[in-house]
Amino acid sequence: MVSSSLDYLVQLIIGVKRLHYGFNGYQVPPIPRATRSARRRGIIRRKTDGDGTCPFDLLATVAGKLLGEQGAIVKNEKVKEDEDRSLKEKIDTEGCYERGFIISELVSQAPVVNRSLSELPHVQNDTISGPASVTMSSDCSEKFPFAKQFVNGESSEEHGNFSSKMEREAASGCGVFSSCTLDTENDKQIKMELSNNAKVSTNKGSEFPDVLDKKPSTLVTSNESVKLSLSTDPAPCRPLQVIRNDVKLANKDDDENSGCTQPSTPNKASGSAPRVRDRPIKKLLASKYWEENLKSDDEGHANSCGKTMHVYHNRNIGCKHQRSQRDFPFKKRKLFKCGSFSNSDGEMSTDGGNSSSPTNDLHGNSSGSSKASSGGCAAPGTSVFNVGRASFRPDDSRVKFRIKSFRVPELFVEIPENATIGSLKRAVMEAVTAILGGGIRIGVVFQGKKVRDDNKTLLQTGISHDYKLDALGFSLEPNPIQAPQPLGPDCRSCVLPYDTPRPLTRCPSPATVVHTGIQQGRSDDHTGTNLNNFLESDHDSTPSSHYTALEKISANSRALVPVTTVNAEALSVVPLRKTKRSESTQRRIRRPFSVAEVEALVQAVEKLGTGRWRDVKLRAFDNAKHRTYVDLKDKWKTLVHTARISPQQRRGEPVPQELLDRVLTAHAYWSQQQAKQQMKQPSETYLLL
DNA sequence: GTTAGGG
DNA sequence: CCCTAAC
Repeated sequence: MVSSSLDYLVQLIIGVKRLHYGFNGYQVPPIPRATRSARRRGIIRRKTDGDGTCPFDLLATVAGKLLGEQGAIVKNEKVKEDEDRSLKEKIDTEGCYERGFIISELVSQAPVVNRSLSELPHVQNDTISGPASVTMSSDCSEKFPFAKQFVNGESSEEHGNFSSKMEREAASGCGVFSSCTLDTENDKQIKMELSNNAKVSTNKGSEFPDVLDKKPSTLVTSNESVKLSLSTDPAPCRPLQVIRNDVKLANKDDDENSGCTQPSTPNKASGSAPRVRDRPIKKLLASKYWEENLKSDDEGHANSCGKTMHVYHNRNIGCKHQRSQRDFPFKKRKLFKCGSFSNSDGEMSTDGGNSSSPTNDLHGNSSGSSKASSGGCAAPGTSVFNVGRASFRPDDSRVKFRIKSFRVPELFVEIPENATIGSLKRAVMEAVTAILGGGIRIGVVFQGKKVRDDNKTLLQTGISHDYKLDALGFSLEPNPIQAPQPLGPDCRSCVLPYDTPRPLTRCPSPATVVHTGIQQGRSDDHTGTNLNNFLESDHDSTPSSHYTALEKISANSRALVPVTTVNAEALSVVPLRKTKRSESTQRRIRRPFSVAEVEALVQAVEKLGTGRWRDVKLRAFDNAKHRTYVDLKDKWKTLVHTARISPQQRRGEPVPQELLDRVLTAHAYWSQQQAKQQMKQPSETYLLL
């Protein structure tokens, strides 16, 4: 197939024959629909999409790392093999056992590995481990070995070395908070622990084993549904718990924990409803359930509340969950456009999923609560940054600090007992990515007050080089617009029913695709120079390809994929975002047509004419799964427009004038043909009548 | 499922 | 690219 495609490509590029319009070989295009012009145009739907801005682009940092260049896979440390074996076979669901999840780094060939930190807003060096922890590495060249081993669940010596290395590096540098820019050395590590609240921490020298031992996640059953709470705290069974305060929450957890019963919340999804056996995997993301939510909304309006941020002076005082301390290297990007999601449907509200707006900052004392919470960590839904004191020179006007950890909202996963480990991993991955990719933004809390003015300088805010570290904090907040939401009832059923594969593209699920590794040999070349780009684009890194890949996986739940085979790039483009519009699919990413594609399109249209887009698609883009005939039609439309405007007005990758000329020529020709047909059509119609 | 157009 | 009327 490839060869044939290539042959065709060669034909396209090399042996392109100029068509002579008027040649009788042309096919007569279909007669245009006469009624089209008269058709009623419906009310223009106003897109509710709104872009949120993340001051520090943490989302990109984390999610990008999680799902980006390296790719990630959820691994259950305790159950490495037989991924597809039923959970029941592997896990005793009768009690709470220690188990963890590792989002381990995948070996990647991604070309981006060599990017410098400045180029990548992502966290560099992410090595992570332990249960419910995330390990990622951006500096693949060096960390790969380590990551690889880790993936295999081996605590190798390299780890120790690595830790040492990290220590050194961490010591040498720390996050620099300057001019609203967070920057750190490349060699920093971010650690994410899906603990109580799925904590993400950046530490150096984390101890994997430690993490494993101290933070057992729990797995309980309910009507044959296995509810897995990625929690290290003993309160795993409180998926959609209302959060009040970190400290209180911690205490409360213990009380409510007993029995591992589900919390009764207004959130239907939270699960007060009886679980149906064999129901597809359900996962709930309890990220922002605050009291307010509890009271109100069934309507699903966004809750406004900020996440607490905790500042730690001393790494040792940190949350008990905190395992290691690594600098959290991330750089602020200008603005982070968190995708847009309509936040309106009541669907989400049904689940109690509501986005929290930063306006409501529940806690004023970040430092106080932070320490208090150290015993139990933040309450579910609370995102916390633990800021560690970083060394700095008094004469340095730079503000330096180290974020030791932050948490992401609690994850709740419900999965049938007979689900496979593989599906469990996917579910967890999905949950994680939904949160991380769903629209987290960073809030800045200083001296107990939320700093909302992004334009303020640090100095103006009072954050100087000698500021009290306790006073500075960050919060992970669900994006008001696109905050990750618990899956709605409808969504739940859409969550990767592995047993019954279905096109994910139609699944309004959180757009979080669990990548378990797919053999994808090619990286997409968006420059358009890669001819294979569109000839084999079904292998490229696009959401569609992900879906496709996932479908394949779904179809074969037994597929055991080596983590090392995953095409890291395949994960890079997925905008894992959980939308409010749980019913609508996510907008596809923009994929500019390459010149080669344009060439193919032009040739096809020259041959087939306009109005036969399906044929055009089959003829020239049959292998480009991501190009629908509608896309081709649209492209042609824009091509015609482009060809008509002055070159100065054109944007994007320049299309050779020669091609544009052909576009105009072909368009003119086929338009004429259409006109002719229209002339004849009426009479024929009448004749028929 | 396609096509055509407006958004 | 999305959405959707009209086929």
